[in-house]
Amino acid sequence: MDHNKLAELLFPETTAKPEDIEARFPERELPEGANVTRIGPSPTGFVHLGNLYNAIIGERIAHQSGGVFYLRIEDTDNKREVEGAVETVINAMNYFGVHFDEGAVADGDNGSYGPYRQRQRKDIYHVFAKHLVQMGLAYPCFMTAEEIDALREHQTENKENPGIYGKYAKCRDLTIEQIKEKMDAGKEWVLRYRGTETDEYFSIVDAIRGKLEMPRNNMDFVLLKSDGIPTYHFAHVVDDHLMRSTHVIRGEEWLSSLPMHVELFNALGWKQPIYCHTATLMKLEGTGKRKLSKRKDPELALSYYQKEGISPDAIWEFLLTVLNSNFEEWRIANPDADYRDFPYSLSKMSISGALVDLDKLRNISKDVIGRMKAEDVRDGWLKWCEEYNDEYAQLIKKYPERTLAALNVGRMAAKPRKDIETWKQACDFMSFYYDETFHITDEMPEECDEATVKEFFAKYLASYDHSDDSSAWFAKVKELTEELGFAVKPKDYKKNPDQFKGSIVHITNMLRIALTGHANAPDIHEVSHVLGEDIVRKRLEKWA
RNA sequence: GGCCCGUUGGUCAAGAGGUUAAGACAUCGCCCUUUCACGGCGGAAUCAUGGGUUCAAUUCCCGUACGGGUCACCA
Repeated sequence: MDHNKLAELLFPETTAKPEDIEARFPERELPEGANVTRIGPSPTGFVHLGNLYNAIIGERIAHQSGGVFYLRIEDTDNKREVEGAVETVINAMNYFGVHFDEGAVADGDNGSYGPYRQRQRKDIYHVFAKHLVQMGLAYPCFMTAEEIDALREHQTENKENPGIYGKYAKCRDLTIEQIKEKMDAGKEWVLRYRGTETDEYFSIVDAIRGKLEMPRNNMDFVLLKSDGIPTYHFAHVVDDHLMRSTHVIRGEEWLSSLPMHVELFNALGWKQPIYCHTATLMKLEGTGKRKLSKRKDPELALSYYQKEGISPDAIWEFLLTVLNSNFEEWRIANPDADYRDFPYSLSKMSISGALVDLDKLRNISKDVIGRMKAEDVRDGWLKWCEEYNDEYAQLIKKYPERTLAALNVGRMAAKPRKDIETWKQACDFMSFYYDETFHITDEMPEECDEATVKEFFAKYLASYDHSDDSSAWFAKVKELTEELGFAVKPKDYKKNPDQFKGSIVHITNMLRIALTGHANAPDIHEVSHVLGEDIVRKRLEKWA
């Protein structure tokens, strides 16, 4: 068999040589130790947490080392492509604070290692495909889907490994005449790699998992599909070589195809990137864990976190905690540092499936928002509301100063309050600060009968001086408490419940409910000052 | 089924051949306190299993169980 002749027959249009292509994609000029990473989502329109998880790892190890982080669109499966999906990916990543140095942009490319959409790189793949044919390492296969199905069935019945390999690769030894004949007859073909029948093992070091032992590839896997577009396996090897990726970060579901990739890198004489296979994101269900599923688990979609109003910073901190268990300790030691200053390390990654723990996320989110300046909270919340809650967007814009003051309640303290978990929940929490959304949800304490309520508010308003400071104000409350026959010290009431109508707890709760609608709310004095005298009086008068 | 990967409290996990087996979330109790939140203190709770190696194994080796992944002209 004359491999060169076959190569010409298969790829008559391909004239470029591997070295021509290599010249187009020179080694990157980067400082020593700089890493080049990428994410390669397929444009299905669904961006999930795992995409972000891997993106964060890539972004960190690239940017921490002064390297390059790029976006490559893996659109080799035209059946799955969804209109506008590239923009969806870019927008989602941007929203969550992941930015690319180069790669696909909405309407084209940014960078000199493109094109960054695999389907536009067809010619490039063909050069290397042709080269493999010339080396005798690839051949056209004319087997139909039906034939392959039948073969697989036969193999399964006989307890053999399914697939095209060795004696089952019936197109392996076709003569050039036979190939030409089939092509002339218009038969479709795919290009297969000529696998070696072997039971050897090889070992490889994964940056996350350490040393792995795997059987060498013996499959005649597909390099080019019948439309001339490469499979993931071939595209990955060619692209990550040419785009000079130093690290390939991807989910562990790729582990079992690693032998194919290693085989290809070797066949083409290229240096392998460092592989980093990440753990699958899991979810707790019933008594066990299972993989997050797109159909059953809304929290898999990145858009879920967007809709819930989890701040991007919180998602980062959450994923960083999952990714590197020492992040939490670092955060405690450096409460005010930017999370980007955390020294992220691949070797500290967990290799078992991490659970997505929404409780933990909420806790982190609370913390993150608690650390933010009131201005930033307002801005972040407003930005979210503009997309998801118009009513509050309007209110924030209508009352910017009051909103700011409200967000500052308890924020300046040494141990700041952590009232806000998510932007969505902020709308509930903040509702009492605006008359438009204020409503009473809790009942007055039962210790306070109607007459007591009336008397209290009448007297409270009569002596109310908006300029009182916190202690002057509270002194008046205590006075009133006593006057109404309530215990000033809750403990006294607890000890002798018969001697009092109730305690100051009930009195202040009454106030709190009238003022905020809830028995649970931040400090009354502070809230009163955020609301302003007019609103305070108006809300209290209706009880007097 | 073949192959691959994994298994420390409810969850995320640190850890090393000899430890009282860190820490965080959640949970429970107490304290602080005009409610709540914050904060503080404390409790309960973990090395899947059987063999081997060893003076000593949760840690190293082998098997088993369980979980996951993968066996496409999908990525």
